[in-house]
Amino acid sequence: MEDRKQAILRAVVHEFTTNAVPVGSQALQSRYFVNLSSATIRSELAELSDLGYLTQPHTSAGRMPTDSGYRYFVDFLMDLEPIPDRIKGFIADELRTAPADVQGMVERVAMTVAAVTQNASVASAPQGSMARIKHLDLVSLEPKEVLLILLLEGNLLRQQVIPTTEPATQTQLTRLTARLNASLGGRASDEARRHYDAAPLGLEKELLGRVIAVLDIYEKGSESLVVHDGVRNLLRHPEFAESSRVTQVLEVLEETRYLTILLRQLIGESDLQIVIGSENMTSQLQGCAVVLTTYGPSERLKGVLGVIGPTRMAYSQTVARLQAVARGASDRMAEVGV
Amino acid sequence: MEDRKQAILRAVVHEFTTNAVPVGSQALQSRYFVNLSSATIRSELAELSDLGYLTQPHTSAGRMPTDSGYRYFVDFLMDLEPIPDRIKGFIADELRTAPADVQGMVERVAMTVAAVTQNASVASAPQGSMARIKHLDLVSLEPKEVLLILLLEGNLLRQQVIPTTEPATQTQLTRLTARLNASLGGRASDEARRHYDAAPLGLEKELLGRVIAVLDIYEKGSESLVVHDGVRNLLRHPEFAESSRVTQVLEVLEETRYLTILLRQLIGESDLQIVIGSENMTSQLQGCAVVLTTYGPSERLKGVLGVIGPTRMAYSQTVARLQAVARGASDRMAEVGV
DNA sequence: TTCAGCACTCTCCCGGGGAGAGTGCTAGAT
DNA sequence: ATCTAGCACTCTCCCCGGGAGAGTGCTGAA
Repeated sequence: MEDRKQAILRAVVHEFTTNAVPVGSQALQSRYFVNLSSATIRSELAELSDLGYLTQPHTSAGRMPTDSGYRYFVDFLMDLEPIPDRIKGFIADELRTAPADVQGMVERVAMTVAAVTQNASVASAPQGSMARIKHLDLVSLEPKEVLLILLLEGNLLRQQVIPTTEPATQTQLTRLTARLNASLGGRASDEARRHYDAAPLGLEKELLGRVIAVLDIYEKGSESLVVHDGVRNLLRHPEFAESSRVTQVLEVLEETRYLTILLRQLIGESDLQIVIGSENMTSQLQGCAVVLTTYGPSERLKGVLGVIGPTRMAYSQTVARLQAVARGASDRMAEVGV
Repeated sequence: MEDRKQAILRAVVHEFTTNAVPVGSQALQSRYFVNLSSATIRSELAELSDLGYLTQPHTSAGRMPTDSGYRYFVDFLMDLEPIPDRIKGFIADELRTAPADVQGMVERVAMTVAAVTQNASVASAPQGSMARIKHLDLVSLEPKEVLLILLLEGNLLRQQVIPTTEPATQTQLTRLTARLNASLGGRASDEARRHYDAAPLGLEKELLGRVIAVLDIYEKGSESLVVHDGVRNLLRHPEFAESSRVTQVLEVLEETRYLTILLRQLIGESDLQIVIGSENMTSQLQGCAVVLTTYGPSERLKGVLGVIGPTRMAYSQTVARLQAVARGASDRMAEVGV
């Protein structure tokens, strides 16, 4: 595409994302292209419309980008907006004072993203592909009930109450704990599986089975923690003035199963993914754009962090700030060992 | 108040909560009081307006209840609506299949309340007034970093990463763990405090200080888990058609500090509290009613469960269903030991 | 290739008028 | 003393038409 057309497309996207009003040839001429006449701009606009990048709400209105227009913008025209110092400071403060547990950290991260992007945010807890057991603990609750506490790599804590077929005293459990820690500590689920196969029937095998089940859930991420925040920010945007639009987004956000589908999109993709309007799988997100990236304390422990807003979103700002929070959160999580 | 006036007030509340349209004398006559003329009903309505229980959006419109009108209704006229079997079944199913950890259970409870009341819900995790330590575990992460795992009464798990001034090996920690478990197991925070005062300077005192800090946070509930769900249900109600109303509610729900204030209202009150419109502390909840009750696995471990919706709410249905979920959740939590 | 000019289109806003719903009041019936 | 029928009145809601304003596409000249 010619440079001038690109410049005009960029200008339309910029104007429309800030003012939310279809932008006309005169506005472009006076604010961006003083050397061109509005008539020239008009004919360029008409061509951009033919190309499918722009559209008009009605024949005598200004232009606004189509989904493809936004797509072209983010693929070819966008450059990351520098982050103001106060925003940088805000992000640092929020992450520094975040609780040092997974749940608290993920919530804080989601809150921060929502605040700095002025949109809704989603975050899933970092998940390892293959979990290593760092420590294991067994506590007797009732004669025939044991609490299993699993500390995984990355200091993720998993717990589960296990009913056992035979009663077990705390002394027995303590002995078993020591033995299991010695054999499983630092090992991954395949090792636990080997021990399980080798173990004789009885309490130990029973408990090992549960350990494997917990690891499975962890690895498959089916029971993963997914939080959202900042829906109130969406309501400030005119596209959500009538509440039916909000309903649809809320359906996606409040239904964890939708969210996991949404977040799963990122798997195997590059570290930044932008899904615009009709590109979304779920019809509820028509008119919305989703920006996703990953974060986590280590290479092997990654969660997804994302922004949901109207397609008319300040993409360059959103991407820059989202990535800043993701980097900050990753560092912080590595530091406190969440 | 005379019986007939009460009956008319009840009828107005009933009509208005189902149709969301101001109710006129003819509608009441044809649907509730066939033996009375609409003129008679009109004069009764006028008197109820004088008493402050009813109001009209404009002079020639039907009547709708004021906040005091709803207050009179819930205090004197409301009787609990029986719960249909399918709803009962739904509640039972949701609770039966709920995850057996605090986080998951609280989220499931909130989800269930939102679903059966068709409004937004809030839930705080059950909190003990005085926490007893059931089990304690120390894991060495780095030479000078220890993970403290506290298992409290009711199988609440608290964890914290503690940087220590002096390095500690896992062997040392294991010994210390055994000693602390023996002395603190089954005891509450006052006992921990006694041990802390008596302990000589060093690792043990340092760790005991952290244990007390965790218990403090737990007892004061400042870092408590508060979740909400079902905001999408609110959007179905006509009073939330313009999204600014939703914004205000979302501000309350998404700001945990508001929520904790809201939930704290219940402390020291009866087991069911209904806050209607202007009775709300926070101005954001004008036009909204909040119904709160408590739930939890035991007498000493209680959380708050609530419904937030428009003042035009089916109170008798909401209260009945909320209490049903609270009872069910309490039983389930006691059963699985969450 | 660019630009000025022009006719055209469509939305938005405003005011008027009619339909409809519901009220308060009054005089008569029970 | 209480209830009821009738009636005039009020107010909203909705539809309609016209004028202002913004922006377009097209055309012919530079």
